[in-house]
Amino acid sequence: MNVLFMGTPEFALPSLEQIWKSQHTVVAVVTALDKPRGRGHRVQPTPVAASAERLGIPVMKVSTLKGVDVLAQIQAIEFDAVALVAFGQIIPASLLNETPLGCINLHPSLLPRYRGASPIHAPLLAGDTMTGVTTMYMDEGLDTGNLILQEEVPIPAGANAGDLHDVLAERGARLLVRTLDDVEAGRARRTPQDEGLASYAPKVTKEEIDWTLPGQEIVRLILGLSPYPGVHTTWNGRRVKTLRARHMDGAPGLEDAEPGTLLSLHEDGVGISTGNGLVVITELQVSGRSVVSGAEFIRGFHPKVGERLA
RNA sequence: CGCGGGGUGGAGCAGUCUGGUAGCUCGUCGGGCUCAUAACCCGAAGGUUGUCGGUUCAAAUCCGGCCCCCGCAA
Repeated sequence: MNVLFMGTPEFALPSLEQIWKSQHTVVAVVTALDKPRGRGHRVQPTPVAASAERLGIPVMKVSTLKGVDVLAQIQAIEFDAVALVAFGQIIPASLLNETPLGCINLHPSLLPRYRGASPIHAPLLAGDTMTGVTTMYMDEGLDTGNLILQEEVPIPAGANAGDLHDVLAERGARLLVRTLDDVEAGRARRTPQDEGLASYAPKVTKEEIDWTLPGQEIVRLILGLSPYPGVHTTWNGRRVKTLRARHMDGAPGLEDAEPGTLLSLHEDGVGISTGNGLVVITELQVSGRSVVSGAEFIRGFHPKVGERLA
């Protein structure tokens, strides 16, 4: 069937490409306006716009869907359904109601858990071991529509938000194509969400590490917010982004060490004392340099036991 | 013109301010030690120091152009 695709960031790319490769036809793509972004504030197309242009799909760039003219343009296109992935815009009721087979959204969580802005980060911050992807018919609420398909995805040990983002984008893309198949065939379910189980994942922000917190918590923070929006600390006056870490219960000298002290060098990284336990940083990036493994950091930057992080 | 850091043998870094025979921790290859090892010891290979040009007796190092990468910010 003819699908109108809406999306903006990289998360939407696998979905766009999978639908494009499927039996369905992507008749047009709606995405955000080119904006000054990135280093130097140069104007750049969104990832979805760039990909659509590569695939030869007509692209409509909009700042909002509210305008009458924009809606008119969209409605001039012939499509049976809307597939929306990470679009970041409110969909007007008229579009919801007038799309023949409905507006379908892919959301990377096990709805009704983690509605909202940060469904990928939330389970990592919470220390969950399972998450998933969900497709639903959009309604006028925020991720409140009737569920169509849902698939659980176990969170691999040590995965950070970047890893999970990529996995969910791929798994979600496949689920979305299956959903479109079902919708076209008229066999898609409409399962209302259980409001009693609903929770929201608010937008996440960059954090500085508080080393007096328990190690487990610090590890969850690091994995949950890396690589974006990022978790930072300071070492030798240099800003350091911590990308991966693991926790250890006990270590020699841990009791008398001030939180934030570099206590030990390991094969895979540097051990830092915390308010409770040891955190081994296994992947990091000194500002301005490239991402390095813990082992590379030790070899190249020569950290010394006893140094302090703040 | 948003601010800033960086491009040095396969990896990660030092050396640049104060020009003068390319260094460190690893990796790789060969040899030795060991019951054994990712441990230890000895040795070797591997670099037009991103690129183009300038200054100089001499440039990784000083000056200018270009390409690429990254942190912040958006």
